[in-house]
Amino acid sequence: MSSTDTGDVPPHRYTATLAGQIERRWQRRWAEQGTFYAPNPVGSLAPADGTVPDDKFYVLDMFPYPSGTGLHVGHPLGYIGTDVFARYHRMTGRNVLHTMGFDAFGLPAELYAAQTGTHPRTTTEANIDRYLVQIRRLGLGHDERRRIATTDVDYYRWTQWIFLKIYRSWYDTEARRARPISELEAEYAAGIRPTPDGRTWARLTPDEQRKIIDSQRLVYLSEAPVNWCPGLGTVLANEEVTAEGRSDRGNLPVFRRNLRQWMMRITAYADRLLDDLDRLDWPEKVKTMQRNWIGRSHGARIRFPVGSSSSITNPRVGDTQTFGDRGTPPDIEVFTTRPDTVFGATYLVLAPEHPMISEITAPQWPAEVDSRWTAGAATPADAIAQYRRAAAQRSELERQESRDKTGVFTGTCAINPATGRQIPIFIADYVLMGYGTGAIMAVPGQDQRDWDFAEAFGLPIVRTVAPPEGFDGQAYTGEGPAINSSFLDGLGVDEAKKAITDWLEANGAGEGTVQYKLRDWLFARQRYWGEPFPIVYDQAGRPYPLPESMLPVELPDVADYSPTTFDPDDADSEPSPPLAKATDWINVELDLGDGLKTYRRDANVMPQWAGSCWYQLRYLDPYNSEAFCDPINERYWMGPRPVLHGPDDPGGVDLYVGGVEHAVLHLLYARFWHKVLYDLGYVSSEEPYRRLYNQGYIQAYAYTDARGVYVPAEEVVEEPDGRYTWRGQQVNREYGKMGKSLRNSVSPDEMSDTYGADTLRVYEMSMGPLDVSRPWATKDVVGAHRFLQRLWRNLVDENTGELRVVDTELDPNVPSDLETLRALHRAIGGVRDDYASLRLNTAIAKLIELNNYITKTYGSSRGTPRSVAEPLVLLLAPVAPHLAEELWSRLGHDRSLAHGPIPEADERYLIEDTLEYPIQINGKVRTRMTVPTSASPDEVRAAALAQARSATLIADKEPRKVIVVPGRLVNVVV
RNA sequence: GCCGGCGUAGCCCAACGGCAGAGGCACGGGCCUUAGGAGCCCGCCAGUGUGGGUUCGAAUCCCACCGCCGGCACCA
Repeated sequence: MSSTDTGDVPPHRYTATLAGQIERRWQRRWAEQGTFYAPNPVGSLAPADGTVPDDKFYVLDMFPYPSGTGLHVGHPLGYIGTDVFARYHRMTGRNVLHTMGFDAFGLPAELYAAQTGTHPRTTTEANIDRYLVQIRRLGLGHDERRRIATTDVDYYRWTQWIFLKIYRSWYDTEARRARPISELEAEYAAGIRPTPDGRTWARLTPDEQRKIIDSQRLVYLSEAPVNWCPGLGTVLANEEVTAEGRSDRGNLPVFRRNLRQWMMRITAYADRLLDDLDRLDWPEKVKTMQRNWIGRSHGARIRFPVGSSSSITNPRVGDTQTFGDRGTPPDIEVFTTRPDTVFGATYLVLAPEHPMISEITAPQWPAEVDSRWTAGAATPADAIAQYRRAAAQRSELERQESRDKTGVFTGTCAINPATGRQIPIFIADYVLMGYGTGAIMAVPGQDQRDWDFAEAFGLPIVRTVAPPEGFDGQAYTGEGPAINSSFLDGLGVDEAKKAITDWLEANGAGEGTVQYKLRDWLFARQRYWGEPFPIVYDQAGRPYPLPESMLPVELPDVADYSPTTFDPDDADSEPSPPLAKATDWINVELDLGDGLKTYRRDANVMPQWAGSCWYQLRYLDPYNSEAFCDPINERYWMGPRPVLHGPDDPGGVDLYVGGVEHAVLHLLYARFWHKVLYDLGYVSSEEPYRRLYNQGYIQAYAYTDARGVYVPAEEVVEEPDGRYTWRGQQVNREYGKMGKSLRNSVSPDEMSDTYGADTLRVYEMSMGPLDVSRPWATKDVVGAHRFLQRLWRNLVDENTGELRVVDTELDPNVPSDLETLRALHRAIGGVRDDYASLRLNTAIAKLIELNNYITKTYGSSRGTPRSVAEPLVLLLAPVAPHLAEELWSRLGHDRSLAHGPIPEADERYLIEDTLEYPIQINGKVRTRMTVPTSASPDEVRAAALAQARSATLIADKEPRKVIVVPGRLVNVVV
């Protein structure tokens, strides 16, 4: 019993209690009748006669993590939006697939397990149940048969299966697609593809063959530097590390460490992931974020031969401190996007971690070395060691706070291949090892960072692009003719780039290249609650993929769920995953084709992103035990539809709704997996998500007292002077997220208790456009409730419960009936348009408008005409489905309205007989007139002038100009 | 610092370059009521962040600035 029901209300009023009864009744009926079951073309979800409508629609919400804390009203915003959209399309007769499962692996359940000893599965399943209770109460039309969780053994079996497919593939750069590794082996064996050293395949030892193959797999073991987070006890992907160099979960320090880890070769797909963005109907913002993350830049690699050490101010060729005693001087390779400026490269800079530093460091400082270059050290080696130590101690944050350029001279020079001049080599932390080659040619004339460094270290600055007249800046990065650049002089930037690249290639000094910021995906985590790797190692530590017949590899029970975590600042600690402690599971006897042998299982688990890379495919065929998804079902729901979406249509789900926070991580990984599956022929779509829509967030005010402690937001009052107080004390208002800890959380359950789920749905959808964030206002919810209550009252007598509907037909020849028909058909057209283009807020406004018209016109009469009541109920159904079903049923229909009908607007009633034109004089509305709709522009013009004259707005002479906008207005210019 | 988005009534939001208002909240008045109300009816409120420009006409298009939000940030 809720507060709306206190007092003397009519027995059949639409109150929260009645809404609750109606909602429970219809939710039960939908479940019993399988109302939202969407048939598949084939398999266990196919109808008996095997026919499905060709017109299908696949609506998808981003995979939720079943949090233990319960939902607040912000969570279901997108779910309600997709449900309204899905219900609208279902009513138009489409086969609509809409369901929701759970991305249920992850840290919270594991941390809880570590604290309490409760198995993560127990926690996870309890959380899923709780989540389902909450979302089912909202009346979301999900196909319940298709619910899955990534933690289901039957699901992660297929996650492991896909992993193995990726593992057993390589990227053929010629064909620009992934191919099975067996084809690579066959090409080597047949001699079509030469081996690296030219020997025939058969002459190589098995280990040599294996090394060549393994180095080309899309999944590989790498010794490269990884992001090690001691506080979490695990390594992290680049995408999971913030710009400040901390973990995005927990904000703990992350260190670069060389560790042997599984990587996925997402970089092989960099070009396609980038180029195919153009084929997607996604928000530009998200596309831009992915483009930036992939970070493709065209440029050149240029090799600078290391020459003698020397003072740049006093070069002495043949100096004794050369490489003569240490063998051939190596080349330093740099990456640049501006090879055209190479004549202005006056020094080189290596990242402090660059592997060649020790090799090239000179034993002594050259004579007359600039004191700014040595950092006061006795030798270059000392200076470098000192600099590296300092650099390692500075946090990423500190490095970013001060952009002052620091660095030290290596004592060695290189030769600019373009000018032939010697230029000094520095190390400096403004050059990053992780990008390009970890070395740059510094061109202060055209790069501000290099300019700053050159000024700090007294290095020469040579402009090689002429700045425009009057340019008073420092480095000039714009367009202009080349200068001081020998044969490039006079060329524009693009021409010069091309010319110098040709020259570099001809002279063996470099070549044009493409560079990406995207790194391969670190795919292993040293955690418990994730998918185990279907990989074992032999005694020699060589990895073997398990055959598909040995899947799934199930997670073992362990005594202790947590990885060994460390002092968050202990950079030298080593990962120790929890599965390594499950010795019975880790050590296994298997026959992998050459007899029973002992192997060790891989103790890592997959990152949480793995499960969400392909869930949209499993929804399509959740019970299939032969394949992750039948290709026929995939083609039906997700295949390209060029007739509908154009010749470049990559396919994918028809609408994918979620927050913008997954712009890079999940959306990039899922696209990558999908493309691999496409290349290998398992799916017909080239992209998983054809259209993406970012919903906004529901935000909320939070209040803190003088101590900074949050106080319950619902108890805060606004004073007449604009201050906010809580129990008499002034509090400070802040605006942001809704959350339990901020004490401003409102749950969907309490809203359903107070008003009903339909009211909550209508309110959330009417607050504003779906993609805009907006503040929650509990006090506004009543408006949505009043609307439903009025609508109910227009159809049902509140005192008797009898239907208040009359069956007399509306007569277009009766003016009042005609007015009703016009109001109705205007609403039908407008509401349908709005639903179809996801303008749910204006759709609701138009429904309210129609309902207000009905209230005014029929509120005190015998009843509402059926021919108005029925379309109103049908149009309401997507947003307030329970109420609409109840009314539809009371109107005498025994079938659910979930599959239609949907009212059609009749053109006849969208045209008026007469139109009112505003008449503007010089752009300002001065008067109005009414003319027949059929009036020609000339007649409208004449009528307007007559009207303006009679109102003495204009004189008798002809105005300068008269603009007639048919159907809109007339503007008279005098 | 760079890039993007957004500024309309006290609040949330509408408005193909064409009458600034569809809808809701709040507020005021009235009705119903012993009373209260989240019931019913009626009403009030801005000229669109600021300054320019284009146009017969600008919330809408262009430029600059201000404010808020988001993304990126030594990526060579």
